[in-house]
Amino acid sequence: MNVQVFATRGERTRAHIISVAAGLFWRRNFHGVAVDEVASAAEVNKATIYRYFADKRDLALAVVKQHGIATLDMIFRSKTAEDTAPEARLAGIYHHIYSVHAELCEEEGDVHGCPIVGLALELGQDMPEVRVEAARIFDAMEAHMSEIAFDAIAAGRAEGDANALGRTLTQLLHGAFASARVSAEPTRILDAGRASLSLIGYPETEITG
Amino acid sequence: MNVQVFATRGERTRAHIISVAAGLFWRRNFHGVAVDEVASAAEVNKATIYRYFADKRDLALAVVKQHGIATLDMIFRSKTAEDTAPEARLAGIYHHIYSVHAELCEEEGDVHGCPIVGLALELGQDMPEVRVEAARIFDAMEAHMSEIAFDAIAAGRAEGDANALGRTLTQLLHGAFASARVSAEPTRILDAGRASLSLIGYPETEITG
Amino acid sequence: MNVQVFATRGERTRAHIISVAAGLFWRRNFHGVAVDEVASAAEVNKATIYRYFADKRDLALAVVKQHGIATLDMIFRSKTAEDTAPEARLAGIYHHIYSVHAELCEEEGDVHGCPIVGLALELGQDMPEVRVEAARIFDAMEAHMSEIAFDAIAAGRAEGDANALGRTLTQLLHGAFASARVSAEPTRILDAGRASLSLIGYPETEITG
Amino acid sequence: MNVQVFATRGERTRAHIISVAAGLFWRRNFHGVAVDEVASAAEVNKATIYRYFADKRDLALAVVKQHGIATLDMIFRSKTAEDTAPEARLAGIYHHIYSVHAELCEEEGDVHGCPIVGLALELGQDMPEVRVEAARIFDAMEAHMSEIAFDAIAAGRAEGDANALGRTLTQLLHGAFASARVSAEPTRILDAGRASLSLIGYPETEITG
DNA sequence: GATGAATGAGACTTCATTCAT
DNA sequence: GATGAATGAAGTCTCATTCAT
Repeated sequence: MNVQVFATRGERTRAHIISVAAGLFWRRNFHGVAVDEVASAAEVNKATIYRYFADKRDLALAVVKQHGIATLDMIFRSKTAEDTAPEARLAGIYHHIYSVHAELCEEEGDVHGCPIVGLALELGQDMPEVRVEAARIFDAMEAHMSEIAFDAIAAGRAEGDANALGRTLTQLLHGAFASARVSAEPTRILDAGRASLSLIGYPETEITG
Repeated sequence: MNVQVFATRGERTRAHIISVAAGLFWRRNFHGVAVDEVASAAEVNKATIYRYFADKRDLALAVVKQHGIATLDMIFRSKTAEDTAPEARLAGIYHHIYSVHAELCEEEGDVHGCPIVGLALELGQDMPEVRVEAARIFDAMEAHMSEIAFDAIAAGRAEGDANALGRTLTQLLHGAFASARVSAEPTRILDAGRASLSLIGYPETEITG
Repeated sequence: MNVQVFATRGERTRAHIISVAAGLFWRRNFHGVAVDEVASAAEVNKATIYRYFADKRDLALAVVKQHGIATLDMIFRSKTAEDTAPEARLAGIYHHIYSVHAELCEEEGDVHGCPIVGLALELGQDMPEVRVEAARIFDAMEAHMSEIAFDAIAAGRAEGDANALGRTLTQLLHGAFASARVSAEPTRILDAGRASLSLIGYPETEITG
Repeated sequence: MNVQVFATRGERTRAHIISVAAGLFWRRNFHGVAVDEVASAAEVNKATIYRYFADKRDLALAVVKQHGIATLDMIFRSKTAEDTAPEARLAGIYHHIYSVHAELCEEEGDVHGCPIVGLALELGQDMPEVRVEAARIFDAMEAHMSEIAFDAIAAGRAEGDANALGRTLTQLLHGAFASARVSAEPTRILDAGRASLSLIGYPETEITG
């Protein structure tokens, strides 16, 4: 399903570079990472990067494209398949996000927020493509959230428009990213998670692994 | 009240540079703006900027400090004095934010989001001071939002913890900024505004000037 | 004799600036000292410096002129009047120079060498005037040294041409400055002093206060 | 023997830059030469310089390191192998130094002195490494001079401590550099050479090619 | 006349990017 | 095809110096 098998060595190299760049851009922003660093972190020659990507910006776009979808899958698919209950899915999402951020915050002392939106905020003004790609991912998240909202409404826990509620849930999640990043407190993510659970009518559900 | 009169010429120059830089950083990001551009936009010599600020980054910090407070005041004080009703205050905030963004979006085709958080996200990793300053402003917003929440609870429209609700309202606002910026649709701000009004128990209130 | 009494306040200010600049240039080189620093060290406004000196370089020239002579006097006149014996005069010179350098080296960890020659080496290429002025001082030193050499020859301790010997003594002194500065060991000055005393036929004379 | 063959292109470029920079720094001082000038004189891009050297100062350090040794070799090794007589070696050294300075003085009207000490005096305060490196070279010169002194003593021409005499000879040489530079008269070097020959007991030896 | 404020020119340095081997 | 070397275009910053008050 979400597994890509790369036939050629070139494709593997390309994916590897994207993956390394994604990590670096996430941690230290697009402008904070030099192409040299990407090259040495990926253990390829700098010219190799330019063989696969026209630009540093083109690399960023590739990051947004490939890792955006991958991240989404990781977050949303993790619990979806098994748990059908909407509150469990929502709690799972927040649990996952919180875990990742809390761990990284312990290691590096910083909260990094949503990698895709981060890049989009930094590059969106110059690169409409990045912004559009990020918007696409944003919309996918909203769709997932709307499903959760729909199920919660169906379960009689919430009322109103599932799509509107889905959008609110999504915005709240992104607000949580911003809030956690600015305050350097990953627990802000949990706050948003709890508020989200309340919003879909499950105030009592806890966010735990 | 919120008016500062600068005695010396230096103070005026300094404030002017900050103001110009704030606008540029907001529109085109910290890294997208060269110090030369700030200088020529402010109609001062580049060296004058370095007379008042140690660094380009120090200038950004000054922007966050001075304009953070100023922006807060503009947004939150605007309706506070006259309207005591919480829903009016909240609607006023969103109306104001939406107006600014919609207008700028028409002019420039882009949504810029929260200027302070934008800078904090871009510089926070390197400059803890910027992050801390932004967090302070974030907290101030939360305090305002919590007051609104408190009044709504007191009015019997909402229930629960005013502080938690205030945090949620704040996060939702910042999620709205991110959402609007990524999608380039200022109306996302209105969506968050409507959701916020619902959260404090005034779903029927409209956001209008 | 060597005392200048300044009638006007302007002359005092000018002399004060020169004096402060001399100390700074000596310690940290011409290019290592900004005009701002001279101003604040002299406790005058920077524009005041430009009232008295056309240039930073003009200031350096003034330093060479005024302090060159003053330093010479300090070094050579100190023991001349009283002690007529040439070895005592030579020992006195070296004692004085060594004391100053040893003390400053203890305080600041660096040996500064001859202030005049230092400026001349740094500026001579661009500013013939500085070089010429320094050469004049150099010659004055040589004249003093030649007198010492002459007396030593007259006393039957040395032989040969007094002027040639005077030149050698002078060069040795300046070699001592270079040597001490590069090695950061003020005692190199004493080495040169002992060699000089040997050269004029007084190897047994010690350099003490 | 003293020839270095550089395997890689990078090593050649690096050595070339150092060589060009050495000449420029010697002629016009560290602060008198812009990195742009080094780049254009070396016919490389400025960024290439920064590929090999962290700093302009780091370049100066490299100059001191590489050219210090090279210069020493040129000066001291030139006559050592063939002529065993100490006075011939000393005369050879002075002849060589004088020739270089006299020629350059004719061409450019200035005497440049010792390139290593020049840099050390200009940078020593800020860069202990440069000073230390220069001191090392100074010591190497002293060692050579001490050998000459030792041989002269062994030949019965001079007496006393060979090391002390070596130090005096070295200081005299550096005094000659200073003297020649300040007076812009290369013949001052010859004066020191003659005095040095006297000091080791060969007053009749002439300094000629 | 003295001072804080402002300037212009140029310094150093760092990128992203391309060229030869 | 991959790699070390080289480049050009900015970018940030620091001077010495001059202008208004």
